[in-house]
Amino acid sequence: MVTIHDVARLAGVSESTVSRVLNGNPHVDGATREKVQAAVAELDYTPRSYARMMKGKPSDSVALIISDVSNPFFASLTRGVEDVVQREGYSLVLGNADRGEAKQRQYLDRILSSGIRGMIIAPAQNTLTDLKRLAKDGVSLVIVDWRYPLPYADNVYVDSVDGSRQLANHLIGMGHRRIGVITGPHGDVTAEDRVTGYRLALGEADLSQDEELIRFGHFTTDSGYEECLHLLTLDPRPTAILTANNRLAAGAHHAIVNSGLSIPRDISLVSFDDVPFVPTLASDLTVLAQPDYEMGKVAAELLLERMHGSRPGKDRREVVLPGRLMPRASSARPTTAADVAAG
Amino acid sequence: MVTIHDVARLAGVSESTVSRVLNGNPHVDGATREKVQAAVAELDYTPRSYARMMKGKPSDSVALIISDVSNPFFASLTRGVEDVVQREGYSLVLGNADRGEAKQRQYLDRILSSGIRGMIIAPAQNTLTDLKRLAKDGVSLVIVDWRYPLPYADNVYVDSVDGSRQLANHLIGMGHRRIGVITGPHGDVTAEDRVTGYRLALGEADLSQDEELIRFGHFTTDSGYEECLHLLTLDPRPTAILTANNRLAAGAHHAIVNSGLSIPRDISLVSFDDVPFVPTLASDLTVLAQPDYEMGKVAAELLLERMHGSRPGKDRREVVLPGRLMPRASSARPTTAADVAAG
DNA sequence: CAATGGCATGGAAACGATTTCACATCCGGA
DNA sequence: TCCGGATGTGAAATCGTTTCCATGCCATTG
Repeated sequence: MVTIHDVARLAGVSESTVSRVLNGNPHVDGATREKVQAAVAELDYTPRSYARMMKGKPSDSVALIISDVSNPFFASLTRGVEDVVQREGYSLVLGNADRGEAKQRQYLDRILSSGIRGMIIAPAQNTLTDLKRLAKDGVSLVIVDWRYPLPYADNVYVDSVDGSRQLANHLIGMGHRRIGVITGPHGDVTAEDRVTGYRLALGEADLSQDEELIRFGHFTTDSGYEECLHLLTLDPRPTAILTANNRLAAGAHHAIVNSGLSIPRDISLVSFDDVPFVPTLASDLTVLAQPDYEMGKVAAELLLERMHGSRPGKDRREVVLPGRLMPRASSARPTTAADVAAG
Repeated sequence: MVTIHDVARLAGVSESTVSRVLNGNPHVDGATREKVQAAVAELDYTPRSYARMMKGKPSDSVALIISDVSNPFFASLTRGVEDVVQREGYSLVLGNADRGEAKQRQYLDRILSSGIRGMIIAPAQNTLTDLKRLAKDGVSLVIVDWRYPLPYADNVYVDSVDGSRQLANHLIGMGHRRIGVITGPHGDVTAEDRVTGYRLALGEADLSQDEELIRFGHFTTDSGYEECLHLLTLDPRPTAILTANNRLAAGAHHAIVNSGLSIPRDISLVSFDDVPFVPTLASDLTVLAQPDYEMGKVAAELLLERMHGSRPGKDRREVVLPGRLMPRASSARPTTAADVAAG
């Protein structure tokens, strides 16, 4: 491998001078500069970034830790991040933590040891101390996907309260009065927020709030299936179901179909996340689409701002992006007694 | 930041000894080892990986260069790669090169300067010399997505010839005799291979090969639209169209619908790639699905094998994965004169 | 008991770049 | 003419870690 030494020898100057040329130091004679540049080109020399880091130059990578790139939401977010950071000359280190704390900790350790100075993360639960540690070591942080009030970090997320309110309003507007909700675990900010929006919509429409219609589970397909089965046994059965993410929607869809019911004739189904986890659902499901690419883009911009120190560390930014309701075939007016009589 | 020096001081030993403990060198007394480990834990010390690289230790990152993560095919491939490399203790550096040579070269330069020893790449056109340069510098290479006969690199791809043969056979089996093809540019291996499979299927069925049914364009939605419009003007019009990738399919779909024709009644549409570029298409399009995750997994395994030197550099591996035909609603028996009379 | 060898450990060099410091030269102004 | 400052350059120190080499000790052996 060719080093700065080889370049210096070929150009007939010292290593210091080569370094100066490479770093745009003005105290170099024009002729010397050209000799050095010629030698660099000749030898196809690129400085090793890890050697520069030894002298305190910051890393040229930033990290992105998400739960799963193969989830189209995160794939698009990733692309948004990458477009911005690559434009500014950074490389992107990607980690899929699957919302697991242990796996996430592995990544964080590796980030620390690799000298990376900035990270965007969709964090797992209970990782406050891990994140604090990073922040203490001077790593710039932007948290995405959730509302996550960490004082050292910026935060970009979609308004879950407003989003589920939109979804619920959509159903209420169609005439639904008995709407089931399936969400994530108790204590999960997102899971709770999405219920809050639902309650808000119900309150605004002066509808009664029946607690048995609200099911807390886990953001998984299996959980969506089970909780939905439970909702379907209620009497009277809800005429619509709102799921708090795409996996829950996939499970719920499965449960509804398995129960011999038809969407949207017997029951309407709407969900957060515009994600084709079940291909058959993709084109039909009424969803609240999240601005995925945009979220990555904004997060990356905030991150670089922080890393370049153009904003005091205490100035915490919180960007709340709006979701967009995409009404599709899975939601319709509820079938009323009159309809049944007519049908 | 805490360094090995701090650990040494706290443990009351030399830096050499700390290093030995960290690297599992057996020539360390049990008691000393424990003292060191205690100090490491106490100070929460992690060695800087860039400092170790200075002494010739290999990088703990590998690179993955693809055209676009937000393409679900690549997203899933990425996940496959990441799962394998992370399990083996590596980090993944991701680059989206958009099939652009310039952007790709940027990434390759950065890889070189960062000391990364292994890369998986879905290369842009005309990048042979760039890749050779990497190989010359000792970077292990695995090429994915294409058949790409670079002597220094392993290669994992889906059998395009067989895949398009399957698609064409599917149509022929349904009774289609006049099948249009829209593919990528002349000279593109994949574009050509996908036509080859089509020709093969036609030949095997003793069908005449009409050259005007074969359209070379660019792997873009716009190109799919234009070329499809052209095919629709032919007389007699083809009863089915085979597109060589998902973007072409999206364009062709648009063209067909815009022309007032209906799928599959007036014309069947089948395509390579199981990718919902147009959501409405996702659940209906007959496709040849590529084993995306698997491809990433296999590529990563080959890469690590190479990097760990468990296989001589001259032993080039080529893995050809089979595609899977997914018959769906967009393909059907052609409407015959009899049908028209009946209808 | 002296020589030998293995073992635990520390000191110092080395990796490839940047940066500080020192030195020489040159210029303009007093 | 002499001095101060700017300018161009090289030598040397430095970053954090690994590794080679040297050293001292203890146990074994003849």
